[in-house]
Amino acid sequence: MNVHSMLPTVTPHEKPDKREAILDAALELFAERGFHGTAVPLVAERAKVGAGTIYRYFESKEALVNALYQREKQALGAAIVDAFPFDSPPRAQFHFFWDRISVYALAHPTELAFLELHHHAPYLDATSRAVEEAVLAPAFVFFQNAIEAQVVKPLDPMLLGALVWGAFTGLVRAAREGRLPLTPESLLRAEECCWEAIRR
Amino acid sequence: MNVHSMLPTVTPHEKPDKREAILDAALELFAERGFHGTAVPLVAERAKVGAGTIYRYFESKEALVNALYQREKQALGAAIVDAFPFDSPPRAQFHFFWDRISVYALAHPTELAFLELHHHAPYLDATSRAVEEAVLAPAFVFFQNAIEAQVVKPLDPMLLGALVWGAFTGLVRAAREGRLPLTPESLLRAEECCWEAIRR
DNA sequence: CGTATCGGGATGAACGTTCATTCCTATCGG
DNA sequence: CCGATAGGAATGAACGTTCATCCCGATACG
Repeated sequence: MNVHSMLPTVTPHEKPDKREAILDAALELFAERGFHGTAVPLVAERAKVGAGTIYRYFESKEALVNALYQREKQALGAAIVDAFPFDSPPRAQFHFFWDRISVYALAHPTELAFLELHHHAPYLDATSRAVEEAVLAPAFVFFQNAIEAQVVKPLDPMLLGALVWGAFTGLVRAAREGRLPLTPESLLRAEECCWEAIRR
Repeated sequence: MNVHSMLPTVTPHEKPDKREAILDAALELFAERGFHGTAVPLVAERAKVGAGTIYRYFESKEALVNALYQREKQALGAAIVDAFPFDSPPRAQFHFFWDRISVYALAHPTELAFLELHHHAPYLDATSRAVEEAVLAPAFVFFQNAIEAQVVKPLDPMLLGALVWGAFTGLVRAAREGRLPLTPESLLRAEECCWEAIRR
């Protein structure tokens, strides 16, 4: 065996994975019409693959939505945590967090809509739940620290998290419904509101 | 025609309306499994009526979910607006509002879950959207007044509304997932947070 | 170097199931 | 008795899933 025989041959261009194409198609459709409202052959059509091809990559429709949920939740988590300023004071950390989810919301509205719509759905499996928990954990730690530093109200971190995330989500939803524009300015104003909601 | 002929006859006790039974059954199932995830015969079984009976009261599954949405949205709106202290200062009005939705959330968790899950769904018709708008309007007026009275930040009333409603919704959702208890105390703390978020 | 053979990914028509809806029969109050 | 109402088996469409077949690049062979 020489080195060349072990490397894949050139594979000139065909590698943009069908698996990814299926996930991308499923993302749009599930975000728009929900899990039960989306027919598998429709996903295949949008992904430009045969209906049967989906079952070469995913065991079932449920396995597909779980794989997608995990991909998107992890991407969101990574977008938030990457380069997190662990040593900055809480207010700066909060700004960092808010800025990151704002950028994410503006760049990936469909992904956010999908995650929101499928949050805690009964067809999500244990792995999806575990990913959910793992992404949630850093926020919990942040609130804990901020409370100990006495800059944030001494309330259940879960309550604080639910308020802030709920408020952000409400904003994004209203924007999606065309009730208000989602601009960097309005997001900054909303950040001030949320900080004043939780600060001591 | 005399007066008696115009009044309904005695109807001794059997009036627990099948229509209501169907709506009640649909409420639980739609809240739990969503619109597309709920089979009509299952609704019939839960309501203890024949499958065909549903179609004596509702033109279609879509008509059923719309009738239910309108019933629940209007009940929520009525619960909030009834006896609203129009002449009180904004802070008292906000407290009244928060108290009412808190009581509603504690007494009608399934109804709230249904409304949240079906919010802005594509199968909701023009009437449902109109009801949605009508229930939203008073909140809009409240924020407008509170801004003019200079006790609330001069931001888009829609943004303020989205933040507060989103925060409340986040709380209720977290409670439903068992992440935190939904007690009168925690709801009061959350109210303070939300007021500080929007107050000038 | 050209041709035959191979193998695994991709396919979409077809399958059995389940769905929303219909319709005919049974029931019941008047 | 009769008209209206309720019931649930029947129905056709649409669903998720399967599988016999196709396709195409790689390899073996003459």
